[in-house]
Amino acid sequence: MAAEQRRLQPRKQPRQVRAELTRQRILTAAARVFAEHGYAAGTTNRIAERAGISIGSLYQYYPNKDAILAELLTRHLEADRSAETLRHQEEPLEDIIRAFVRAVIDNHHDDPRLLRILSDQAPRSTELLELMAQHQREIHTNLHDLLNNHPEVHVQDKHTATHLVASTVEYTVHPLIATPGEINPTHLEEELVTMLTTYLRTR
Amino acid sequence: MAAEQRRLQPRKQPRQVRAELTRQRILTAAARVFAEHGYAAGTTNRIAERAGISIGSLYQYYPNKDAILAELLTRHLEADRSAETLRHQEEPLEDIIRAFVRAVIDNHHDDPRLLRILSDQAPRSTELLELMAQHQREIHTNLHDLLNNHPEVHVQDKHTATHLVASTVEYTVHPLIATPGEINPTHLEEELVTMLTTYLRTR
DNA sequence: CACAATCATGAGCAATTGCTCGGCTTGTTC
DNA sequence: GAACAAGCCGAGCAATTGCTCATGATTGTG
Repeated sequence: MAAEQRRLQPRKQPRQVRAELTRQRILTAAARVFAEHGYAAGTTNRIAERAGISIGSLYQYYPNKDAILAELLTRHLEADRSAETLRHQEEPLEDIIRAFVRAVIDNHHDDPRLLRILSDQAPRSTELLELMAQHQREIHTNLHDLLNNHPEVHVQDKHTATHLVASTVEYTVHPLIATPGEINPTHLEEELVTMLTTYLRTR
Repeated sequence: MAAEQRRLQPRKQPRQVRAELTRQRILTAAARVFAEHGYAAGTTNRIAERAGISIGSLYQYYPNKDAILAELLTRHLEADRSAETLRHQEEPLEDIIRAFVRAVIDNHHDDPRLLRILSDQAPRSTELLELMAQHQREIHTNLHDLLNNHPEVHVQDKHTATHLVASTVEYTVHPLIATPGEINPTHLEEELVTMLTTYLRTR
């Protein structure tokens, strides 16, 4: 149904510069508010207030609260180039892993709190789940291919290894970057690369 | 202040068997409801309904919603004995790591969804944060001691390694167990132990 | 069996939330 | 500069939520 498909889509296309600017202000305000208060406590009124616009204007561009989160998530997933880094199977294993780790770190560096909210507190709508599942599937597929084809890789259980490597990078980067000052991102990258590369080489 | 200290504590001590039973029903119902709907959407009325009691009865035992979550978290942390396993520094490294990994897996096996809610969506109250911080500090201290003293350990950056190992176990176990059927817990344990042990031995 | 302590009930209050709608302001077009 | 469109406003509605409190039912005790 058309109504169903448009549940998360923008209400109207901006035609003036002013409007595009307002859209952007809503998005950045939402990102901050969600990061600070979480999804449930990040009220639409607060987002509007933070964006310096009225609540009415907000609903001119987003049909509901979920739609704002959906656009935030979409943009984030689109900006993530980590899956591509896994395709260069002719390079040394360490370089590939490093590129992968670095891509994930970079991608989460803007606002790790927001990212955790996106993945943990996002409403369980079919659309959002499918979007995230597809993204994860791409990473898993590429990683699995890499493990199967790269000459340096010798782990036995490729299936478990794929899951382990993927979630190790994904889930250790979040909390470690989230605690500021505690952990140096460069050190983290170094140790992660060492750990994963060594692991994948073991017979 | 007494009022402040009692914010999360049970409203009254049960004196009859019936009451203790009601308390238990509330807790298990809350665990399920929170796991299903998340913290914010896990309403107290829903919890009461699921427990098969009235909303009034619920508030006889818990002064507010946070208190229920607090007790759930406390029980979970108290059941977690993973920190102790890190103390046996005279045993082979692999055995120690395996015991640690297994303890975490066991502890999260009941309901991994709930655990993520506890750690991610818990209200940012000072009490709860302090409780979790203390638990994490204990693990980090023990792990750091192990890395410093165990003869098999040769990683350079002990600080980063401590954080990396701790959060690798903590955060990869959650999502991997949460996807039922996808990953075999025994395989996960095997690969995790291999990866971490090999990593810690590298010069 | 009386009578008090304990336990259970659930209608409904106060506060909060997502969101609408009618009217206003700013920009565009001819 | 008139007439229309695009964008903006914010009071307030409907729904939901955490939680209270006056009342009634159960249980233990002498």
